[in-house]
Amino acid sequence: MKANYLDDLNERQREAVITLQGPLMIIAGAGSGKTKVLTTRIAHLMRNGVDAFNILALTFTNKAAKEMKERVEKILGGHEARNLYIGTFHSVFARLLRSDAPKLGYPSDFTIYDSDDAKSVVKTIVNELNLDDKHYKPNLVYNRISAAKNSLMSPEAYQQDYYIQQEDQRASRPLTGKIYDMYAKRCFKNGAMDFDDLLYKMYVLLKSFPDVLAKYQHKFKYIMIDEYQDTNPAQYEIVKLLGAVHENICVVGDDAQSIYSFRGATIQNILQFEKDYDDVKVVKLEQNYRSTKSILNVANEVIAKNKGQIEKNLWTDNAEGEKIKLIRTNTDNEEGKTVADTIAEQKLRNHYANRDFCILYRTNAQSRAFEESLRRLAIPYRIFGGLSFYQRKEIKDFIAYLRVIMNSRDEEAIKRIINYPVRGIGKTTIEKVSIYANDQNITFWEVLERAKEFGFKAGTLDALDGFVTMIKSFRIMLDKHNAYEIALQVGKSTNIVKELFNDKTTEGLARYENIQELLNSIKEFTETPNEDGELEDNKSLGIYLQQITLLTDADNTNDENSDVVKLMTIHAAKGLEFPVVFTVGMEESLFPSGMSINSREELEEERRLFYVAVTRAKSRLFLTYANSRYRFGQLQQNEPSRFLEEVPEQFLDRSYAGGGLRNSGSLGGGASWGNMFDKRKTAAPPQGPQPARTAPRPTSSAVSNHTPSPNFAADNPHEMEPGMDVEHQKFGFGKILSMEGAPNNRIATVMFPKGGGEKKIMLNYAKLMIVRQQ
DNA sequence: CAGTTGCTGTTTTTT
DNA sequence: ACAGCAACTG
Repeated sequence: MKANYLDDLNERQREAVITLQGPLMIIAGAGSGKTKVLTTRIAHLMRNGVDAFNILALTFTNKAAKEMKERVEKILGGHEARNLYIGTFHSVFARLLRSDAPKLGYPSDFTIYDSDDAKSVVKTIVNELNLDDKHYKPNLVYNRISAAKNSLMSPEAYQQDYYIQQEDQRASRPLTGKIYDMYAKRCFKNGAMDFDDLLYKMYVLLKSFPDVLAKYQHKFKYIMIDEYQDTNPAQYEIVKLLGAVHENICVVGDDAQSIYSFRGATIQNILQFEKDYDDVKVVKLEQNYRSTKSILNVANEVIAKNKGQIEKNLWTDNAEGEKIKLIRTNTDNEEGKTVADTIAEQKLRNHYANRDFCILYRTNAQSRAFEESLRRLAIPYRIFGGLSFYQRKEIKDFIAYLRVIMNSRDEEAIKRIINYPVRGIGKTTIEKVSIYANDQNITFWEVLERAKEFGFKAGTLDALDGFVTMIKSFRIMLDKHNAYEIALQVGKSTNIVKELFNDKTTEGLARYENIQELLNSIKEFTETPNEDGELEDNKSLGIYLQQITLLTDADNTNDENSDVVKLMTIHAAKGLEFPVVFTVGMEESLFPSGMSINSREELEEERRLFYVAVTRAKSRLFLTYANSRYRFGQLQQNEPSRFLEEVPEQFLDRSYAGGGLRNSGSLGGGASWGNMFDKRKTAAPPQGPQPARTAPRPTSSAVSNHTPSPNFAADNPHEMEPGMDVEHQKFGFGKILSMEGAPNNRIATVMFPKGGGEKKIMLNYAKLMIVRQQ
């Protein structure tokens, strides 16, 4: 261990680190060295004789957990650090629940449902209750259920709560409580917990089994919570229970950066912390090491507009820096172009690398314009967020097999794969199985196993039997084979891998590669010894499944060092920093979001979001907005964001590529804006006037619709051969590339240059006319 | 059954 | 615009 680790800290930081006993709240302003304090504090605890086994550190993201782990290891050496419990709330609780789940009636190999699985269960139930899913939108209903669990409200309590019932009544969804109840029972029956259950059931476990509670209270003598401002009531209560004996609870957070209330986080947890415990010590980290004075000034001015904050005064010794640059453009496309141009220019002028830039937006949909422009200038970029690897269909399908092997009660997983690849088990059959399962109160799987008793037709019965036999054959492997071996076998005997391999479309290729990547990652998992050095025992399929469900794309930090411009939502940027930040789309109804301008609380959260965006920047910050942009396919005119008006004039530089606060002239105020880029040579050929999206464009149907030749008449499928030029009524002219299928059901692969590329055409149905023989 | 067409609902998102 | 889906049809 480094001997002088305390010397690297400022006075406040040191005070936080050496306060080891009793409740401690660290208010850590943006860029004030929060992670450093947390990790050093852990090291200091151990230095002072605390056993690593007795320390629990909880974070929100895997990424934060990983970073913390690595940094502690750096101070202590990996040897001592490996017994620490550092992880996300969800992963730590999943791990604890694994051993005690049977106490609650769950298998210890319970499945973890991600939100897609959970919504799908909700949907099933809404259908079973014959409710209209226009009213009972699975998404909304699931959010209600999720919120209930995050406030530790049982289905019974939910249905009895007058206020809640009123709300559901008003939303004309009075049966939400009923759905919650059925949902909970269904998950239980399926042997599955959703993300919220990992918290909720943990709480129930601690509450119902005093011996379990005592065990963990004794074990976790020191507890640390990161991002405390984003905790929800469930997390709050669990922490309170776990820490009740020793009260060595250290929470770290910044109320100014609380941006997850839409997911049940309550800022009250941090605002109230002092009242929750006696003798709370509060340490404020107010020195910012990240940003220039200019940037910090803006951040402070903006956040000061919020009410009810913990008082603090963030300051820095850093240089004054440049003013914040405000850029107005006419359209969203032009915004993209201007930002890309500015990046190119800044790279030249200030010798930045690509990785020094980050483009932050409020919504994922905004990324498009920036992608296009960056690509045009050949600037490499990467978008963070969006669909995670594990949410891709082919990945979920494959994993569904593994889930079923592990837990046959997992109905959601069975339904995903029972007819994938196609094995002749259609919608009707699945519905019947569901009904039988509900009627007899047995699991979906049991109905499949005992299909004979339910009088399916012979063909269907064969198909069901085949499926059951196959799954069982995989299950036998569990004893002697690790996750990778089983996964390989699944890929082989289901033909999934082969099928995707033979699919030569672009999507097919991507899917094939994704499956390969999945298999590789499983292999990697089985080959990496875990922290305790165990290899065999811990490399089971069960462990693997629990891990990956809690993993997300945001955790893929492997190419963190690659030299690319980063694009992400402001939410995703929390905790990160970049030399140059563009906060784009600074417009009313976009940012602040139109959904969040109806209450003070919501607006304040948007403002905190803006604060987070501003404080990501180290040396240069650009704010951009467009007079008009396409949203939902509609051209929309937006006023500049009210947040721009909250930035005092003296901190702004409007000269940069134009910029004026108001939409003065309708078309950008003449020659003053955007011109500096037009005069410069860019890597791309000059675009000329931006191809206005307002200009009449050919409608999409006109592009893809081909007008058939007057003499069009379908030719006999049997006469078609590869190499022929053909005409299709809709796709236009094309060339037959190959031919497959049974003689009486021939399928041609045809390349239509103007009709969307390669298509598979079933000749019995779609009609082709031969234009020219080979 | 599978491919096509038409309709809907579109913040933020970790786990 | 666009994706994800339910209903339709060859």
